[in-house]
Amino acid sequence: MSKLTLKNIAAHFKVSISTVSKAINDSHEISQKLKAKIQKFAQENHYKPNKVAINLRNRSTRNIGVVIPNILNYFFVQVLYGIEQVANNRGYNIISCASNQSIEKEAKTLELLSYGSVDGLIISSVATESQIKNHAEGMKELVDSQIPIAMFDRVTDLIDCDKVIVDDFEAGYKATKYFLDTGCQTIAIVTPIDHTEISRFRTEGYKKALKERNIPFDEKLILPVGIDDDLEFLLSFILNDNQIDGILAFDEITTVKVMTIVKARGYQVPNDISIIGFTNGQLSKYVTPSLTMVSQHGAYIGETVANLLINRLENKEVPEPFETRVVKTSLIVRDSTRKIPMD
Amino acid sequence: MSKLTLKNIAAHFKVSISTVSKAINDSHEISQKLKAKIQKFAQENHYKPNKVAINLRNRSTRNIGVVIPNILNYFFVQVLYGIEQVANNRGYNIISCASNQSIEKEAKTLELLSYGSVDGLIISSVATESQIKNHAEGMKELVDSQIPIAMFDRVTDLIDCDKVIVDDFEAGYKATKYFLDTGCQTIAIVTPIDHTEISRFRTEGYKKALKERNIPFDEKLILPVGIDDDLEFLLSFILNDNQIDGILAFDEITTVKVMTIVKARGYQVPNDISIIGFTNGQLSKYVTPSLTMVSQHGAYIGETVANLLINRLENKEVPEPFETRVVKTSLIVRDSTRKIPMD
DNA sequence: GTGAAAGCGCTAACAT
DNA sequence: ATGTTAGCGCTTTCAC
Repeated sequence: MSKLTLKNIAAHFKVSISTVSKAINDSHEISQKLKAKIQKFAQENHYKPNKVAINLRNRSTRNIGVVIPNILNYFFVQVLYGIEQVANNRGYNIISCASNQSIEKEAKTLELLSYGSVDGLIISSVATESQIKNHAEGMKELVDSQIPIAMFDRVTDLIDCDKVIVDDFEAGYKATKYFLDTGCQTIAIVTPIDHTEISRFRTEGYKKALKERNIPFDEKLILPVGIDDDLEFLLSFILNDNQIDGILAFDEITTVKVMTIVKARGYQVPNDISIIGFTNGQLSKYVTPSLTMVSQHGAYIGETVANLLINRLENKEVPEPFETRVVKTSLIVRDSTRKIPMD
Repeated sequence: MSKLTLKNIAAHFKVSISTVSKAINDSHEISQKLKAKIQKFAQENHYKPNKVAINLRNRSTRNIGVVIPNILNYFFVQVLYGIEQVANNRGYNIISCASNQSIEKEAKTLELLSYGSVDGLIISSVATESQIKNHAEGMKELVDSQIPIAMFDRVTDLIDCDKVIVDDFEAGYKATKYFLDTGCQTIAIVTPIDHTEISRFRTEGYKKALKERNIPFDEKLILPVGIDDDLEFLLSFILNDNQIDGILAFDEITTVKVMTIVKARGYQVPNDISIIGFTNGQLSKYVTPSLTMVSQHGAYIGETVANLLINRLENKEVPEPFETRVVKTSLIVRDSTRKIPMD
């Protein structure tokens, strides 16, 4: 027995296909009696409309593709969640693909999705600043081929589209200022996303805060870590060579790992070394001491970017100018930083 | 300008649609010259074959739907990764949906995917033992409507399909035995997945190990925790009321949280209280002390279940009997448990 | 070497 | 109240 289609049902009742279609869609054109019979039959035999056929006919899938660099990062999971909320509310479904930090995978995924599987795309690119130029060429093809795109977080000037970004400059500034205000002087940065704009903006904010206090910027305090690097090993150099009293880490897992390593080496957190991390996720609250984190409001970002994209999808005829929304971060203060001195 | 189709191209060159189709697919039927012209034009104008149309024609999407309970759980991410590897190798794409612990969401997702978006489904159900019966009815409709299903980890007898499961009974037994062998006597269980078969099997294994040493099972040592519960609060009761010297936790995040809480209350890990957790993820190795974990070999499970499903998809005519594969766990011993005494 | 026609499953404008 | 037809974009068999 093959899959049940309108054609089968029509044959079974010896009526036309369009009659069956109308009956199943409860059209007033069809007599109550026939409708009842057909609907009952359809139900009992688990008739499912073929979405592929419907999509073809409508020239729309009501699917939105979401491409993120890393599913293991809580920030992206939060954004995904926000996107999904809005999309589902507005009648769209999400096809999400993690590129697992691979730019080839990302390119392949985008190409694949662009072949008509989705009405629009939401992208946070894995590309580093040096890769982005080539990579953006490929993305532009998407734009050329009429598929609306919105980007968030990891965006690029090279693509003209709606964007939602985090105020990473300010985030880096605020975090650093908090270190300084609580008496830290020598602040290291641990970045698992070196060579991205995000990482650079945060570092620029950090520099600004240092400058305000006339603390010279020291390149050696910036520690880029690769995905397979031995963090403990790398960190030990910085810890040995400098009188570090603050560490700013650019994602949650890295922050937890850094704190663990620091404690294992006998430092007191926050008194010897204070720690601030990015992404206020599941763990920050639970480890000891609980971690002071920068919240990027992932869910809100997801909601915003989904709304921007869907608005555009639904107003294809009257294209609005592209928008870039900037979302401010919040510093969630916990116990991995010292208290602000009262005066 | 609308989207470029074979029709447009045909009009542009004043040839038939089928000629263009053949030219683009590099058929030998078409003259080199015309092929070259058409291919060049298609390339330059970013022609993309409409996948929806192709899917309709082929009555196949080469998509596999994957439905998992929780994207924040590293085990499922690993499985997803394994599925993706195999699927991509064998020419399939993955549409993954997290049900975020909601049974309604899971049901909705399954229904949605069953409308022709995928050729087959891989499911790990969020349903608890009491929910599964009703829920399985819905899933059976999928089976009835000809869409092949494979399940992993959270499976049910009520559905007849290929399955890959973890030997959770043995895992619970081995972990408990390890506690006992290292001198622990009063072992608590913290389960965020209470009322699932998985949780029950692990607990049965735990009971068997206790029984072998003539230690009576004490219901009060089993702590189910809900997603929004205050773990610290709940754990404090068990810790106060009993002389716990071992805790077995059923997912990685919970394990990390438990250790943090235990340490914060002044216990030494592993000497006062030993800890073993399930899912050997990103964190276990990095926290202090590093955690002894049960590895479920998620990627392998993913590969296996993907192969089972794809085999079935590609042998629709000669259906094999359904298979259930059982995957053994490994205990990854680290520093949250005491050493096995030499004798 | 090129084209016409049918069909995948569905809907909707237009008959009857 | 029911049926006919055309068409969404594509492939493929069968003519020419």
